[in-house]
Parts: sequence; structure tokens; C-alpha cells
Amino acid sequence: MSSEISTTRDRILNAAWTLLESNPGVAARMSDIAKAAGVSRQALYLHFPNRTELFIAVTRHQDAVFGVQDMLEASRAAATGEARLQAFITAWGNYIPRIFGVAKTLLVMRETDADAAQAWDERMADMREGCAAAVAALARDGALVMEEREATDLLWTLLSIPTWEHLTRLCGWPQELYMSEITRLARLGLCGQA
Amino acid sequence: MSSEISTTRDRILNAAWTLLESNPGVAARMSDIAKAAGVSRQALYLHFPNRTELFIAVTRHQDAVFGVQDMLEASRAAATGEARLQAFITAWGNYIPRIFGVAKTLLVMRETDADAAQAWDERMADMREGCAAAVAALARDGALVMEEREATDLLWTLLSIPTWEHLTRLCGWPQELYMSEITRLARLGLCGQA
DNA sequence: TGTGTAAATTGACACGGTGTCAATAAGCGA
DNA sequence: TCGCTTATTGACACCGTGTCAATTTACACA
Repeated sequence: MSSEISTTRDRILNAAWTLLESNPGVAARMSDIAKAAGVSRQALYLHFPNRTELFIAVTRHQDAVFGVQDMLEASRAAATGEARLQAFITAWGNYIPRIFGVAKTLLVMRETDADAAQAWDERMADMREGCAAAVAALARDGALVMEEREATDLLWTLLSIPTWEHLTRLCGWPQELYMSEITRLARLGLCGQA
Repeated sequence: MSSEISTTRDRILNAAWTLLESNPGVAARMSDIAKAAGVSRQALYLHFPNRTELFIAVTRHQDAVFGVQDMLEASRAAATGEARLQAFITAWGNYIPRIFGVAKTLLVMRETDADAAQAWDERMADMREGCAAAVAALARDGALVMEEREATDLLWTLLSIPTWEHLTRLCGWPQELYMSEITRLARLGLCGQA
């Protein structure tokens, strides 16, 4: 019974996921998602109040499937500030390509939809926490050459989705180059040396 | 006669400009613009084929009013590569806040509208030329610590609209802090030293 | 002073997409 | 078989874009 519910719900979530991933930023229509899920358009409204909430649910679903929390948790184990920064950049930087399509969609919707904006901002606030923790660890080591607050902002910006998109999609950088250059820039900017 | 035409046209352009500027990214409706311009909705279609082209026209209008070309031209006068980098960052970095509202709108539309995408990409390609020229000047001085192509990409990304938005709007940095930190980061990243 | 022409207005409409609703059907446990 | 939940079908309201035709306004020129 409830397994029936979650099966249909999951089919919808996965169909939406696939569509958003294959066409980042261009929010699929409800009828497209319904067709892809093999379900009637109205069935979507049985499981999600509206389009925005459906997309937000896809985001949460992704985070659950991928286990973001655990992933970012790992960086907390690092001993030194430098190691922690490295671990955080590695974890987040390699997470971005996996969520980009859906994230980009929410990012675009953010501008015109208050609910999308809130969901996105919360997610980014969580990410910023990770930045702040890494920066705090650097500060504790005396490795930071700037204000903690500003250093966090800088790292947050370097690791933002639009920055990743710009370098990998617009400039065509392979993921490895993105990782190495962002790491180098973060070390330079925050610690004054690579 | 033709001055009448351009008067109405200009009223529309300025009304759209104001609306886009006051609510960046949220593309105003045609009826909103018409009302703001004191003109009927259909009059907009007498001067512009559609909404996208109207917004693109606003962008071009802005560039003409502000004289971007002259502004960026100035950086070419600089003697050393370092001075040229500095001049370019100053010119572009201080230009962004003046065009942000309209630029952001086009940036959002870029995702779903092919014409908006082309107009935006052309504009950004022009900007990239400026980055490339500054990087080339640095290379000529032997001041560059990385590949010219990658250095250009990096500078292009640091000076992108989303990066500006992230730091000044999301992080709340004042323009001066944005300018000084981006300058520092660019010097560090490209030349290896501030 | 009137006439011709371009610009603007008015009101109507088609189209596509979201979200709602009511009636009906299908699946399944008791 | 009954009753409940889930899903389908088809219709509809609403909103925003873009199109159209009929009409009005304004003004240049004779």
C-alpha cells in the first residue's frame, strides 16, 4: 500500500531527475515528466503540490541517494587545517557534476520562485557551513592570511555552482583541471601560498 | 517623425531598463513595461519583435549610453602587463554594478531562449577578449605563471557576473572589497604573487 | 483648412503551460 | 463482495505572449 505510493512517487522523482539532468536549467514541463514516468499528468499533483515542490523533492532525493552529509562529514576527520580544506574541496568539487542538472534548474527558478529560492538558499547555507569549518581549522593553525568571515565568503564563491559551470561548461575545462586550479586558487587566496 | 519614433522607442527602452534594474533576473511582463512607459502593450510590438529582442535592445542601449567600448579601450593604454590587468579589472569590475539588473535578466533568459543566449554569449565573448589581451600583456612581460589560455579562462571567471553577484549580493561585500579581493586573487592566481 | 500617412490604441483572439475539479476506473485488503 | 486508496480522463480557469483588424490620433504638407 504505502510501498505502492512510494513506487509511483519514486518513478516520478527519477523521471524528473533524468529530464533535469539531461537538460540543465530548462525546467521540464509537467506533461514531459508525466510521460517519462509513465503516469498521467494529474498523478504528479497527487504526490507533489506543484512543480516547484516536485523539483525541490528531487533535490532532497538526490542528497539522500548520494549521502551528502556523510560525504561532507568525512572532511571533518582531517587533522590539519590544510588537510581539511583539501578534503572539503575534494568532496564538494566532485559532488557538483553529479547534481549539476537539477541544481542548475533550481538555481534558475530561484529568481522567480520564492519556494525554490528558499530551498536553494538553505542548501547553499549548509555548504557554506562546510567552508566556514575548513576556514576555522585553517585559522586555528594560524595559516589564514585574511579575515575568517571574508575567507569563508571567498571559498564559498570559488566552490559555487556558477563558478564550476563557468569553468567546466563554458571554458571546457575537464573536471581534474577544475579541481586542481580551484584548489590552487583557494590555497593562494586563503593561505597566501600554494 | 523619426524623432517621434525614437522618442517612444526610447521611452520603452528606459521603462524596461528601470524595471529590470529594480528587479534583477525577474523579467518584467510586457504589460508592466507598457504601463511604465505610458504606452499600450501593443505599442511594444510596434518597436520590438518580441520580449527577448526588447531586452536585448535594452542591453545594447546600455552599452551605447555608458560607452563600454571607450571604457575598455582605456586599459589598452597601460604600459606594463600588471598595469593593464589592473586597468581592465578596474574598468570592468566597476561596470558590472551599473548593468547588473539587465545583465542578470538576460543571463536567466539565456537558459531557455536561444536568442537571449546568443546575445549574452557575444557580449561575454567581447569581455573575454579584454581578459585575453591583459593576459597576453602579462605573458609578454614574463609575469604569467600559467598557460595563457587557462589564465584567460580564470580571469574571465573571476570577473564574471555570477561571481560579482555572489560576493556582493549574497555575501554582502561592498564594491570596494569586491574590487580589492578580486584584484588580489587575480594577481595571485595569474602571477603567483600579489 | 482639409487630406493623406504613419504611429498608437482598442479589443479580441489563439496558443501553451500550470493548477483545479469532478467523475470514473482499477487494484487490493478485509 | 464491499470499501478504500490510487490513478485516469477530460474539462476548465487563469495568466502571459504574440497576432490581428478596426479605429483613432497627430502631424506634415498642400
